[in-house]
Amino acid sequence: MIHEHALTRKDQIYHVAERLFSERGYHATTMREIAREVDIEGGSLYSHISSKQDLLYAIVLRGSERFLHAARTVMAMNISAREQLQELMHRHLAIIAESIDGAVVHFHEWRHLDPAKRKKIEQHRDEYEGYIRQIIRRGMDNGEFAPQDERLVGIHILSLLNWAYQWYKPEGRLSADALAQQFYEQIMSGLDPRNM
Amino acid sequence: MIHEHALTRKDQIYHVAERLFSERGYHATTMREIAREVDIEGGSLYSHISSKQDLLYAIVLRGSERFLHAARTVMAMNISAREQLQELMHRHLAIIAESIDGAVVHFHEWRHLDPAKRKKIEQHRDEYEGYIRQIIRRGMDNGEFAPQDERLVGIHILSLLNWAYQWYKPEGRLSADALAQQFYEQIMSGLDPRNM
DNA sequence: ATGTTTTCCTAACGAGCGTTAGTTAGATCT
DNA sequence: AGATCTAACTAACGCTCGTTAGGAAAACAT
Repeated sequence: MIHEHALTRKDQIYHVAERLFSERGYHATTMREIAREVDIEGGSLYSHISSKQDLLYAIVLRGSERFLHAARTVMAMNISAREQLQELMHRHLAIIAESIDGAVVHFHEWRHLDPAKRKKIEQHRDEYEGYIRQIIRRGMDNGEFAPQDERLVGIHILSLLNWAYQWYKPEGRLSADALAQQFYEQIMSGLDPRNM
Repeated sequence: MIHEHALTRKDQIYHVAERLFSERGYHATTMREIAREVDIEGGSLYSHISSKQDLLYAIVLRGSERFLHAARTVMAMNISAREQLQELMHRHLAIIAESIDGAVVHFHEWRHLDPAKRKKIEQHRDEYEGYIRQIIRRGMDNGEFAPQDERLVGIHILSLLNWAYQWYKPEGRLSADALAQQFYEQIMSGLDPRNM
């Protein structure tokens, strides 16, 4: 039984693994390093987890579940395409900002999953990208967005959102919300001074 | 002496390493795997190279040199800020498209460099980003671009360009040049239908 | 043809890897 | 109290890693 203090050993382990995988990468992190930061011996990890690979999978999976949950929530909202886009951009960056280590592992280390697990993650990513394209398509169809190559606009927005894990620092000048708003406005208005 | 066939052993090795580092990542690639694809034994690699780490460094460094060379060339051109931006976007994506494996290693695996080498690469990256910001600033100052947060616009453009290594396939629908042009136009005009 | 240099091989080094087996100390349950 | 369960430890397994030493063979130079 767990009482006062919040985290189980298992949670501690996942937490430390997330940080180390993020800092050094999956293959450069050893089980003994993870163990040392939880203050137990390497072998003792296996009383709580089943393998290093499952550790990675759990972390990457949690990421895609968060993104998918956000997207499904936004898709269910009865609002304009512009508002959906804005809402999704905010939530996307919020997820990254809330757990920057998780985001790094999610975007950077999924390549090192076994084929089956990797495929699952790729499906999640495809589903997510599909939602973004739906929003763009609807907005173009009803005149909220200028007609353009829908696929490329989708890639454009995803590039903007996903790349954030490479540079975003929670202690930085901008909150995730302010950043999302700025990006949204840039996406909408562009650089041309005539669009003001 | 090398005669008819183009590549030295050394070049072959760098070439194979680039592909394997790109596909599997630095730490998941073994020297023996590289050797097998060049059809020699693992230890024989060391007649041509000095270490695995130097192999990585050479590949990552070649990337940043290409980007820097492109940027310096563009900065030396006597053209408008808009044309500079357009030019640089084209060249940036051309570099990625011309060697997608090199780009993947450059953007993905530089984290696994020893601190000193890593620092060098980070300096190159910072210099490159500085050039982009210079272009944006000049364009905003002389009215070619709408005044906005210059730093965020820089990140926006770099996100767009850099993320390409994650998805761009040379055999795909779009040439790197066509892609660059589309991205440039999206950056300039935005999604708002009033900007047409 | 002889000497020299380059390229490659075999074998092995020491280290570290993920993981498992067997066991023990302590907490929990009855 | 005794029985059960859990979390940890120690030790080791089998394997692979990057790298090196020493020598053979091939290519080249004179």
